[in-house]
Amino acid sequence: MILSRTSQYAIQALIYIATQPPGEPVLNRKIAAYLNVPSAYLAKIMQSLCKGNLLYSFRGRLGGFCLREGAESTDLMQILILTEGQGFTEDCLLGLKVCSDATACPMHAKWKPIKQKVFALLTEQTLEKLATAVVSGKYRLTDLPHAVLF
Amino acid sequence: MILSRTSQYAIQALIYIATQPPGEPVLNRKIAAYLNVPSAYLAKIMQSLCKGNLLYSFRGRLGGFCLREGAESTDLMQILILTEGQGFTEDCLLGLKVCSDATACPMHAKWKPIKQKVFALLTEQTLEKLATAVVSGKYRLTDLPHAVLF
DNA sequence: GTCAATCAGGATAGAATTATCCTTTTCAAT
DNA sequence: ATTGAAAAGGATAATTCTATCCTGATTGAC
Repeated sequence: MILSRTSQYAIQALIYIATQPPGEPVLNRKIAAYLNVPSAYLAKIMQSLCKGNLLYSFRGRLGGFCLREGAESTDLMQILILTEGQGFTEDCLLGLKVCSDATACPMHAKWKPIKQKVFALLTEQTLEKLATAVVSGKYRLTDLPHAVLF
Repeated sequence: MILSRTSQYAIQALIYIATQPPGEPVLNRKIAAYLNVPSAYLAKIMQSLCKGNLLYSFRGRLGGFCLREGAESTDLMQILILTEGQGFTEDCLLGLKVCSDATACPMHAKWKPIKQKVFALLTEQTLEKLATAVVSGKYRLTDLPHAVLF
């Protein structure tokens, strides 16, 4: 309803990495398998997250991806600016190219406060918080529970 | 950010019709010109709105589209169910196929109340209300103001 | 009945998004 | 050095969404 698949994959992957021991590179193929998303496609997304300075990547043996220092405090809004592009915050619900307080669509006045709440939530939720929620076991990142490892 | 172009066109067109004198069929080509959207594409959307029982269509000379009786009280949610398909209300923010109170993504708990606010707004806004807002001159349906007719 | 204007609907095209494939580069272990 | 495993990145394919085109059916005016 709101986010592109690309954004969803990006967020899922980042949260997953945030749940893993920091400093140990996580393989793209592991992430894709865990999240059950196409790994070649995810690889492209990972690249752009590297370019967006959220991740480090390491090639070769012992390669993989790690969060950059401080990236645990990245909020969803920052991620979405990378994946959806700048200015996704300015979209008019009804699709007008310009829709501001000065010249507005008929939904503008009532939509604006709700949109602000949405953005506030996206800004408040960080990878750290979300990863903690997942690690606690109360929430999950994937559709199916994973096999327990012995 | 939220709605497909198809949904935006549909809502715009319906509001526009609701601003016109009832009973007088409105031409697809007039609507498209007014809204500045592709008329052949809009025609397809109009067809589906007819099938969804929101509009009557009339062929031939004096043809066009009219709101069905009572359709002024249609709310945006009803329109979106036609254009986005049933079940667009159930989408998980992070893209999980199932995400409910029982088994939830880490955004679920905080997202749910906001989503409910969004839906409440969409349900509260009817074509009638939106058309009135446009007719008042305070809000507009299109990017550019239209030439005043003498 | 003829004509012009309109919607209905099928076929097709274009664009954007999502997904796959393959080659190159990098790196650590040996 | 060689090898194997990994990301980088370019090319391409598949799918979905948006848009266009064309033919046929319907209707009112004449």
